[in-house]
Amino acid sequence: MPELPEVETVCVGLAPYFDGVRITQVEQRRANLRWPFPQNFPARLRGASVTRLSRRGKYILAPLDTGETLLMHLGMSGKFTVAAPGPGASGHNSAGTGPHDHVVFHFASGARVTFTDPRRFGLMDLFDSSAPAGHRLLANLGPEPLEAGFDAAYLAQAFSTRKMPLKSILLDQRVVAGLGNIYVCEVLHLAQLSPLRQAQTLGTKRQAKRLGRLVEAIQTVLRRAIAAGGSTIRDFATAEGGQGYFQHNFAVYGHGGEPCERQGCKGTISRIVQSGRSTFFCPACQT
DNA sequence: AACACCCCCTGTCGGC
DNA sequence: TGCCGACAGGGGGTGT
Repeated sequence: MPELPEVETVCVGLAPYFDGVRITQVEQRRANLRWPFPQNFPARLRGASVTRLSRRGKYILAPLDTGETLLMHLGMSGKFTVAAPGPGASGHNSAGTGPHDHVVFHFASGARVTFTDPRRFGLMDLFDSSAPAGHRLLANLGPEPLEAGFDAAYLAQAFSTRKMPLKSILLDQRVVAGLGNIYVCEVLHLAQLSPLRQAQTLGTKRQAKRLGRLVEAIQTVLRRAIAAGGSTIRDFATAEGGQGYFQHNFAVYGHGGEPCERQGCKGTISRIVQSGRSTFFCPACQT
């Protein structure tokens, strides 16, 4: 499920358990997730401390004091669960024993963090922190949508020659990092733009206003979702990491056949398929 | 360069 | 109840 807001929530939730705490042991239960784990994965983590957990697009980065950085991606179904030490559950619960619990990090604090991923589209890798280009999977990522530099002028340039539909181009992580299927649908609805519209039809000076609206919609949708995720963080140690992702209120995603909730709009939400993935939108108010 | 497909894998849900 | 296909939030790789 994880798109930028969920990954951000997970990252913020995990930081207290990772940052500055020594990793005492890593259990790696299988040889691969999406790709093979790096050679000697547990040994390269054992004894290391994470400097500061961070996020880039949908990736979680854990720079270590060994000179390497741990790169993690949740794929479609990846989750982290924390078993914190304490009077109650310390070391005596069932965390880390499920069939899809692939990695368990043990910390000097006594906390354990388990990575669970039934579909195994997630990944973990290690790379040299001093490598100029970083990891190859990070090298071509587009700008962070909530940081400076992501604006109408940038999108105008990125869209100018592209015939792809808006839905597809916004899913392209090289154009902007972190949007996924759900939030692109939500963004386009808020911006009143059709997912079918060709990107280049917005990539002109004349369309600057629409592009501004799109940038604003992206930032609004992401900020709202992060705020909603943040409210579940206090349960992070006891609940499934990211439990409640689907409790967000989506205006269009998963609402095919229902009336459009935009004030004054009498349209009905449609579900179509674009590049093999569901798109939900209102044909009446999104043009 | 810019697409359209295909694949990876498991779980869940709706229809018959 | 059981079976089967469709579908699920990601993204890399290949072929046109």
